[in-house]
Amino acid sequence: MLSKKTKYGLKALTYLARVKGKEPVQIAEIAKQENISQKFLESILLTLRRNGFLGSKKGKGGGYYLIKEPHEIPMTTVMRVLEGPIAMVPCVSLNFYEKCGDCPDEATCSVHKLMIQVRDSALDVYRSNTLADLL
Amino acid sequence: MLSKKTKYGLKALTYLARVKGKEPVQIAEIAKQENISQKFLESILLTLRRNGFLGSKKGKGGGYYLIKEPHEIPMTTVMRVLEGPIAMVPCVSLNFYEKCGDCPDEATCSVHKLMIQVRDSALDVYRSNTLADLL
DNA sequence: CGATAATCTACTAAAACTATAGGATAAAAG
DNA sequence: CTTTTATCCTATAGTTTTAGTAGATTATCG
Repeated sequence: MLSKKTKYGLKALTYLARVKGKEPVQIAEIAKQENISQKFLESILLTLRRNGFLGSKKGKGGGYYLIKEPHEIPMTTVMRVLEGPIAMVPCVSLNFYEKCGDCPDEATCSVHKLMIQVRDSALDVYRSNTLADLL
Repeated sequence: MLSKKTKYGLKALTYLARVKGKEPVQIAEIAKQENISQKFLESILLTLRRNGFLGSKKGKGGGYYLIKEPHEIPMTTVMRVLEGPIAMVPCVSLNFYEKCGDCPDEATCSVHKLMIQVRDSALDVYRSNTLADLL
């Protein structure tokens, strides 16, 4: 399941990408237009800013804005920041690898075998989509 | 993330598939060999039986066994029973479709667009793998 | 200054997941 | 028929994750 955090984050990024120009957009506006709890969205935008996707401006006329062009934002990085590892098990994760507690041998593990394929197919999709492709 | 339930279920199915012949295998044996809590595994095997993957025999010499041949068990059905919908959002699910609460229009929803692709790529993988392919 | 709006920390309610406990039921062996 | 073996079933406890809230703080503009 995709978490609401990711879902809302993607919607917010899309919203900002659709707004032409780099004018800051207020949280309240995004929340209202996309039917998202404002406070929840607040924390999501904060993590997007901390991870280099958004810039913010405080005070009157402030808000959030995209730092890069939409076509420069690949879905792989967005998903990793919002949703975490793309792999469904840590033992097949490229960026968050961890050995399984059970499972003495990855080479012969049936789950491992299957999940490698699932990871690769998901990566294909995320790599071939940037934010611009979602508009 | 893949739930432990699914992971253990897959391991148990694989274990049973590797055992030649249709002799019942005891829960305790599978649990020990695969490092799974026996009681937890018990409930997983029960749902696999209820969904037509396994047969069981009680009493001495009893246990669980595969009802079908491994190559007749596609991963799509296994995953749907153990893990639930393959889609990451209900609004792109084939078997568990549900409209999103937010999101007035699926046709223009950026998340929808992306998740359709992810679903299709995952389906490709699960459809092209049967239990026999994991051995 | 005063109004506006983002920032940050901490907290909580609810749901899902993982696992365990304890006994009921059924089959086979002696 | 009794004992042993092993599945069947219900309930529940502990933990983690998710989703959302509260409230004080800080920066900016006019």
